[in-house]
Amino acid sequence: MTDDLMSVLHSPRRRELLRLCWDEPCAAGALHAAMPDVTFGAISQHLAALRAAGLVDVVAQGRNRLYQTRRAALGPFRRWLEQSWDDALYRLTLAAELEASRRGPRTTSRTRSRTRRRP
Amino acid sequence: MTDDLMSVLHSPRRRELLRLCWDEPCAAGALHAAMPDVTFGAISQHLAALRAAGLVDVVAQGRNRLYQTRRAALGPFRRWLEQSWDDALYRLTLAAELEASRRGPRTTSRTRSRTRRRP
DNA sequence: GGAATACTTTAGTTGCAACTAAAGCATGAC
DNA sequence: GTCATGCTTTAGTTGCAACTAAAGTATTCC
Repeated sequence: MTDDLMSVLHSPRRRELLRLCWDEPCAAGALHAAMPDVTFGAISQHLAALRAAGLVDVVAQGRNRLYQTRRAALGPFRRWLEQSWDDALYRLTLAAELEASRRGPRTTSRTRSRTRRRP
Repeated sequence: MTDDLMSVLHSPRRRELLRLCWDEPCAAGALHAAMPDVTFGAISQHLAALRAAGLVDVVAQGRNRLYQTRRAALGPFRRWLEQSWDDALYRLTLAAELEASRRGPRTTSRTRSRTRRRP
């Protein structure tokens, strides 16, 4: 699960695509226009990978296909990070930030076994 | 920065290595013993990559070299996730968890430009 | 119907990352 | 000193992921 997500998110190109359609649906052509150093085909293939991983939603609209990032799908990825993490300190700082945000706008802050040794 | 981290963390093998020396320093040989399906050389190469990315600390101890995960180094990675995230809902659930933990143990188209179309 | 647009899919290439095997380099024991 | 151990580095191979080019599909407009 996380492995799949990782291998998809590994590509800077795909992360960029996710970023581009993060806030609003975006046509494949528009996404391509934003990264003109590759062919349309390449973009379409990346979008297919994101689709397969469930990281984007697609809706057809006329001749266009509108892509949008499914933020919720990044949850397992985030959870992986958190599970393998010493959360104590982080949670405390986050709690502090939450406190602050209630008052005003934030300004963020063995053994041995050598294998495969054949003659 | 995040790109580098991503390309290092992309490998399940390296994530496993990080996990293995998460809580205590661990000799390279011991790490290899935990994943005997690859050669010692391969492990050493992965450890070199983790070292280069600053994700592990190493100390020599006699003939051994002890590796330990630098959890703090995963910070930027985590921050990337958070920055590109709709945090509102997440923060609310986290706040709820914090509340609960105070009471008892948790159970927790625009333009078009097809390029590279040569004759 | 046909032409144009918007996108996807397929086939083929290329570069890189993970690996093996083997040599190299320290350190400790003798 | 020599030998063994523990690890790293180098050289070479192999498989895969990102890409291009081109063909294919679907929709709209005339």
